[in-house]
Amino acid sequence: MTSSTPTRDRIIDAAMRLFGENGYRGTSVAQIERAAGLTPGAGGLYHHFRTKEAVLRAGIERNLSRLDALRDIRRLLGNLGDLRAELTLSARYVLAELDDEQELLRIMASEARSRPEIVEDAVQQLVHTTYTEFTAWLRDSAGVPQERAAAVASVGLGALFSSRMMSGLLRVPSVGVDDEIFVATWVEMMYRLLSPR
Amino acid sequence: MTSSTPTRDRIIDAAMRLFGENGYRGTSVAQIERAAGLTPGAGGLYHHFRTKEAVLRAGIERNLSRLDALRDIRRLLGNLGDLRAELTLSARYVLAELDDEQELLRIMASEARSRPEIVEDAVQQLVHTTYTEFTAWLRDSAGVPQERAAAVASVGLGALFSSRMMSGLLRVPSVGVDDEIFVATWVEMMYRLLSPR
Amino acid sequence: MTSSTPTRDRIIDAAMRLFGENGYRGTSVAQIERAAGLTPGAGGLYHHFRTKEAVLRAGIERNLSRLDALRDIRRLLGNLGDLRAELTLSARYVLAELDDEQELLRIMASEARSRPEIVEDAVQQLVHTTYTEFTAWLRDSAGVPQERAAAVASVGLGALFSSRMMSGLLRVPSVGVDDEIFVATWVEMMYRLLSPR
Amino acid sequence: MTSSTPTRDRIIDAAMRLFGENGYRGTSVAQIERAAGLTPGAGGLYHHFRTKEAVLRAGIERNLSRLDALRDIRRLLGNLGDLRAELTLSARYVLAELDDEQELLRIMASEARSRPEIVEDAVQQLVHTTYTEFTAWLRDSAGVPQERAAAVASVGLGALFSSRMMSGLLRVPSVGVDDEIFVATWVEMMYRLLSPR
DNA sequence: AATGAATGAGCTTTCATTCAT
DNA sequence: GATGAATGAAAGCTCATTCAT
Repeated sequence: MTSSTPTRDRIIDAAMRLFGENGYRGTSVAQIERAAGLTPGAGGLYHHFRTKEAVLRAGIERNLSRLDALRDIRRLLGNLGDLRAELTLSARYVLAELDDEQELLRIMASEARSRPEIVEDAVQQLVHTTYTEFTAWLRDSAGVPQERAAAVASVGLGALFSSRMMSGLLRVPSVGVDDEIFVATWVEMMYRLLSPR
Repeated sequence: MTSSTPTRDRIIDAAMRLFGENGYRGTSVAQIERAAGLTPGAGGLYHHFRTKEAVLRAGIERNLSRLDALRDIRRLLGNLGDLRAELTLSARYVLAELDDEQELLRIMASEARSRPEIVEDAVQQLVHTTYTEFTAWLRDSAGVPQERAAAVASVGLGALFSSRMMSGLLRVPSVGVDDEIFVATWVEMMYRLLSPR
Repeated sequence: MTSSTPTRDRIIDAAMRLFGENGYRGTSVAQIERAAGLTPGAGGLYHHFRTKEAVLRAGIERNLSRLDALRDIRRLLGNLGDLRAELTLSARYVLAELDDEQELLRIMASEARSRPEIVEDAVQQLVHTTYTEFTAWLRDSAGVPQERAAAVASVGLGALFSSRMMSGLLRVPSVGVDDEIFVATWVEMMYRLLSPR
Repeated sequence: MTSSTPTRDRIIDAAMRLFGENGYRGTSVAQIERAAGLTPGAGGLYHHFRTKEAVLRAGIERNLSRLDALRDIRRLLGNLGDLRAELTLSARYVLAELDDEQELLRIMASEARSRPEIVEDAVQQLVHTTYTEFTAWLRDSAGVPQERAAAVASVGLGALFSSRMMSGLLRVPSVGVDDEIFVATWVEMMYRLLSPR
């Protein structure tokens, strides 16, 4: 239950936006302070966080809780009985989740090598959880045997992740394919892969 | 035609390795000099490059030429007449290419936002070229209609890219699926998607 | 007549202890507040003192008054008629006084150069008074001619001061000589020096 | 064999003077740089020392080597055969040594509590060595039994140290006694203390 | 009387870059 | 071509002090 004051929140907001835009190292404490409405360079940030890194940690945590909340809601939505419809929903869910967390994704990618401890947990929750859940769904709802489910999840989710990583990390503006068509193609692909024969 | 001396090359080697490990900002000119066998902090690097950024530019360029050369060789390998075999080869090519360019991929991901001008070209060559070629192959060799080919390429290559971005950018140790099985699943998926009905 | 409230006193106590331990500059207002039971960094100290330096001044003053009171009591103790006994008593008095004021001594030593105005008075009272009194005693009770008394006091008290300055200022653990023996030697030395021939 | 360049030496000179005047904490790196002829705040100091503390360490070491050299010379001066003359010489030696090392003495006193590791060695050499040598001299040349020698050294050297600590540390301008007379009194005192009866 | 929050000024340290040798 | 030395600028962080509540 991390304490939450208006200024503290504004600092996290500003910091995460700037970290996403310019990277952690590329963002100075003074910049964060300015963006949070404090006097830049006066160290006002340090009344709310012990170090700059603590801001990053708090920001990642906050994003992850938001993600958790999101997932809880999604879990409520039950089965539709129709494989195509459920694949379409899954694809949209995952893409929406990634769109929400572009900022986090970018920060994770640029800081993964310099601050592994911090990022590890975030990756675990953002990536692994999605894989695990999708694998379980493949097994339980689509009747894919466990050993195959992992491989199918890896290929299937990989395609979805990739689409957002391209634009989010590498700034490749989508890859020229419309989202609707992309999802439709993905669903078709998964559907055929999961169908017998 | 940038001149190439042993020291200059050693500087690029050292710089690209360090940029990949610690990021551009996380690597000091002194570190590069030390790793290149020069006296750290003495500014020897500046006899070969005007700025630190010029080293990055030169490094990216060198990696891209290497990539070009690679692609030329690959183009020589003709058709096999068997769709499954050709899909398998394609997958392995793309993965190998990405494995070769992990360093570049990492640098591009962490610098894409702060240095878009430099990275743009690299992305174009590393990503777009692959997409374009694969789309053309889908159209010409697998008989996929142009409008569909782009979407299929996006999904198909996405899955491959994702597998390497996970480990390369996010440090997710593969996602637990063996490479052989991953490729086999991908081939199966593409094969079914490309087969009529 | 500086007003005295419980909090004010707690601040002085805490401050003098911390000043003695870490030096004036090495002690932050926040540390003093924390040690005094106030919220660190909230500036509660400033309801009792105008500046950090005012705390130091008040602390030194308070220690000096305590010293004055001590001396008044000591003055009541009259002559013993025996030179050796009186020398022994004198030595013990001076050493006890210095032991009481180790904190003050340390602060004075570390701040003497940066804050001469404040320290001057304290030194005057702690050192000069002792010298003056001892010189007077030498003259009046031990029959030493005035001009010689000053030199004898300087040598004699110097030895005593030194013993406490070593441990108090330089952290030399005594200099390996037991206090009892040290006093006995000092008394013997003074006795012989004061005896005719 | 610590490397020695003109700038490096100037930095140590400037730093030790400033440390002595304003204390370690009271001296900023920029001040040292300015006093050493470098641009203040440009960090030129860091081309010669890794940290500010390293400057202090180097400075203390340099002073101690100077002291060592001094002591070696003194050791050459043999016996005079006359106790009074030798006592006078000893007193003057010790006082001269302390006068030379006022700076070191001040730094040691103000930093003893905050950087004990660094100061310990210096104290050992400046204080203990003097005590040990004087004790040995008392035993060997003045014929004082070992157990008594330590106590006599403690009292005798204490008086000398005190005289310089007063002016050096507490800024008490001598204590009003002329140096000649002080030494004469000290010699008389030691002479009587060492004479039989 | 006490606190949460803020600020101006300062600190030590890092670093890309320049230049005389 | 390489080096030792220097520098301007900026970084992260600390701190004495103020003030509205």
